[in-house]
Amino acid sequence: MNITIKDIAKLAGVAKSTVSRYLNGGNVSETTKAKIRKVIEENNYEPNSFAQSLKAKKTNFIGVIAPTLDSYVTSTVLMAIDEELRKREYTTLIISTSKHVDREIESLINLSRQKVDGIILISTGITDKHYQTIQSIRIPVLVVAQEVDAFNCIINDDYQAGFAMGQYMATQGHRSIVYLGVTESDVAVGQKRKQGVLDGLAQAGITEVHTYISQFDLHNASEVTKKALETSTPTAIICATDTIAFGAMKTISKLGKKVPDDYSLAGFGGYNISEVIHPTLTTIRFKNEQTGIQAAKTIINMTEGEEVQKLQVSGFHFIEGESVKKI
Amino acid sequence: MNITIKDIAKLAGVAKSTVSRYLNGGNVSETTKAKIRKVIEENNYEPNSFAQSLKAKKTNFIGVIAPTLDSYVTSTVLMAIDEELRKREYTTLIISTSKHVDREIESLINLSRQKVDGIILISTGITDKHYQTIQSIRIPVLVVAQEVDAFNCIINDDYQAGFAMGQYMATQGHRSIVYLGVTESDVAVGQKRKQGVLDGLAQAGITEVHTYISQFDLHNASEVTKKALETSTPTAIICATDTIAFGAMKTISKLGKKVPDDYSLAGFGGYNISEVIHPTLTTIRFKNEQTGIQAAKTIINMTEGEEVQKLQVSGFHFIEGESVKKI
DNA sequence: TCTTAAATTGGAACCGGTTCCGTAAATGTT
DNA sequence: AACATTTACGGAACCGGTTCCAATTTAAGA
Repeated sequence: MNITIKDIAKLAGVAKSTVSRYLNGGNVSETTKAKIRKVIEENNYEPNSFAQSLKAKKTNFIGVIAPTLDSYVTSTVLMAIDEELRKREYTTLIISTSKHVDREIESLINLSRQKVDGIILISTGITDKHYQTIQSIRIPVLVVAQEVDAFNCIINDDYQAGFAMGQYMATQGHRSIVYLGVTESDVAVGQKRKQGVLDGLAQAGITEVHTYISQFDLHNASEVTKKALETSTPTAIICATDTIAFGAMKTISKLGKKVPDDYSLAGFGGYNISEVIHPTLTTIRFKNEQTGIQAAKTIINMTEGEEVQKLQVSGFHFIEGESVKKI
Repeated sequence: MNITIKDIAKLAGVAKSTVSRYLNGGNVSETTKAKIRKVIEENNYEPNSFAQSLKAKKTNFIGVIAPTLDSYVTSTVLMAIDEELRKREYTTLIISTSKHVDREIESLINLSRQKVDGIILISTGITDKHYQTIQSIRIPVLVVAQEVDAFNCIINDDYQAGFAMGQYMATQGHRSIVYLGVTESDVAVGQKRKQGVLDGLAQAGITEVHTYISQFDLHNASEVTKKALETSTPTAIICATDTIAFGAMKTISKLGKKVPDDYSLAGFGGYNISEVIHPTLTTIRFKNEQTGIQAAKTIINMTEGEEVQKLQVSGFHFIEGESVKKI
């Protein structure tokens, strides 16, 4: 079958403990080193990391649970996490749940069996079940993108970002606004971001905002926009994500209207595609790379039993495009 | 420390072999089953899967090496792979190489140490080094997106897709064409797709095509387009990917020109954003989901020692947008 | 009721590494 | 040259499971 340390030892004429010592930099004489090296190379020997982890009590695996892979935000964060973990000699185990909440639970348990050293959970909402599972697996878990009292979290500053956007719209002279949000079960985006927008607008005296709920995908956003524009007559539409804004844009152009002449439009996300579409989208870009790097550093600290800040907040940039008209 | 099967056995007053049998559905009496179940639940016991794999010789892990996570194509394929593997009780281990070729080699070796049952390599080019490494690790490897004689592969029908696009442009009356391609080290996209386009055009008698090389990112594509339009005066631009097409579009609009009035434009990819931009992009969408599902099925068959088709080809759809004018 | 087969269980070996411990050899110290 | 240190290396135990085997119990059949 596969070649093991025992085989190497036999072929090199030494004990397997000596081979192990050779591999891990213990005391081995130059002559035996040479012998062992030769045999290992000739046989393409690679130590079985399961056997290693079994004894080591440390796998150097970090599990990352993500709701989906095909979103700009998630993949950016994921890449940053992976990059940073690799630097520190950890292996990233990425699990996608395809937005099935029960798979998050399942994945937490699975990862705990793999004995990962820690888990980063990129979340869209923490339920009681999450809470219980995380408690029971006794592995450090870091929650990203949602704030939960009980756990360590890294979040975007959704409230402030929303506030900035609300304020901006107000200073541009808009008074009649539609907000296309998402489900409130997503506390960060569905509640905080929205509340920020509303408060930003309220500060400028704008309290009548019509809000609608959309899914995260383009298609549904497009439909919701259609319904929204049947019942409301805004001068500006603020969308909870860029994708929703794209959906809105699609509907607007289907109706024969124009952005920003007929409707001003803004989103959140800052996908690089936003600068290609015409007009370029006014949006807010969160510092996703920073979030990823921070998440990696934090989970490592947690596995090492160090104290970490309970709540870390990532910043954002305001990106002024051409999709909002001053009136 | 962590709770083990030995602890459970002791607490339940049985031998650990009995607990193991309980867990794996062997012969255990109802009364002892009850005892064991109780202890396991009380202690949140989860078997250590390293120890399991150590004996089992089978980890039910499939490694997937991807060049990046933030591309539409990759993430779509990845999600499909993950979905299909999960159905068959495998765990997907995703490694991103951030386009560093040497990390592909490194990851192959790493995954072989993790004793994954098989590896899916989403490739942008296979070098001698790849070849040697894959040979040496003695684990089934399936190459996706590039064709290599020595290994099993699943590829897009890049040549035919290119051909279809070339033909289409010709039937739309275009005679002066610019092709924005990518490096030839990417055989599939850089060579096959391009050759398809050229042949498709050639069949209609169009042989004078100016080609340029771009990177895969928007920014560079935009710059290359600028240079291209300084030296060529095409009526149509065919781009090797949608992202490159977006870059071209950006430059075109910066020059004060319009698509498709001044330049017709087409790409390959079929990202769902393509239908939002205005005008909608004429493009070709490969069946990425099918590729992913097929990849998952194939790698499992390979790990089970079954014969698989050496080369599998995924199809595509032609998507006619508004970005090409008939002249 | 006695025999035979089936079900249940514990003990030990094994998977492929790491590490502790003790011995032997090499080196250093007076 | 005698003794104290290092250095090199083999043997055995251990990590946490699974599985084979033999022993014991229980159930079934005659």
